[in-house]
Amino acid sequence: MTLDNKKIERISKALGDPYRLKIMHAIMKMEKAQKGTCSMPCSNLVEMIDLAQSTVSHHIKQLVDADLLIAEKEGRNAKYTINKEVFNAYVSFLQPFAS
Amino acid sequence: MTLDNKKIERISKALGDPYRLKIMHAIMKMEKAQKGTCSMPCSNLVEMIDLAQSTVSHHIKQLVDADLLIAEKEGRNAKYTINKEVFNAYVSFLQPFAS
DNA sequence: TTTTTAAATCGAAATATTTGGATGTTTCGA
DNA sequence: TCGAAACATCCAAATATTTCGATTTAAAAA
Repeated sequence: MTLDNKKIERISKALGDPYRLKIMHAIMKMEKAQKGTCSMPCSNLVEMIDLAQSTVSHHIKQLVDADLLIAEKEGRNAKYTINKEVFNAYVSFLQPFAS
Repeated sequence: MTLDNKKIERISKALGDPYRLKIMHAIMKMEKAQKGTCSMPCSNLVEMIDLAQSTVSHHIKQLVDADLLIAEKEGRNAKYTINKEVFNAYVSFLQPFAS
């Protein structure tokens, strides 16, 4: 999987905010803890993050738009999982700069 | 080398702009072509990028502030080199999300 | 059915970033 | 020494992002 420039830009921008990094970390830790597929409802994140619900929703949207998170609906909850494939591709993009 | 959250944020933000990505790419290619230490004067970048000189300077400043580029003065030219160590640390930060 | 809950969307204000012109600083060359 | 060249810095305008309250949508619960 190769990411075009626009995608790289979006991903980088999405990771360039403290709240969005916090969200990603929370979901990642959750996934590591309970191995296998895992659900992270928005409400948990809102509780954790001390921003208005609409603001958290907006941040999540940017992470989803960047394909860093995969969103699914589960009843009236939202479920987010980390898109490892995209992270892998992003790391591959960065690799040439690191070596 | 470990990067704190603020640094991760800065780096991500610095990479979240098309012109700055272009600058990084140009310098990276330059370094790969002529192996060993290499110089990339600002004037080349200005020519390449079709933005005002002050704007290019501003973009470079952000890359330097994020420690993605190391700046040195060489006479009246500026010389920029990629900070591989920081890229490596950034990749290390991302790794847990990719696997 | 009506109410409640979870989350997305809208609209507007506050804040931050991007951009270029003008100017300043340093260095090289004439 | 003087002028030009290479960058950096300052300022203000244009643009984008962040934030929240209010509203909307959809699903579960009463």
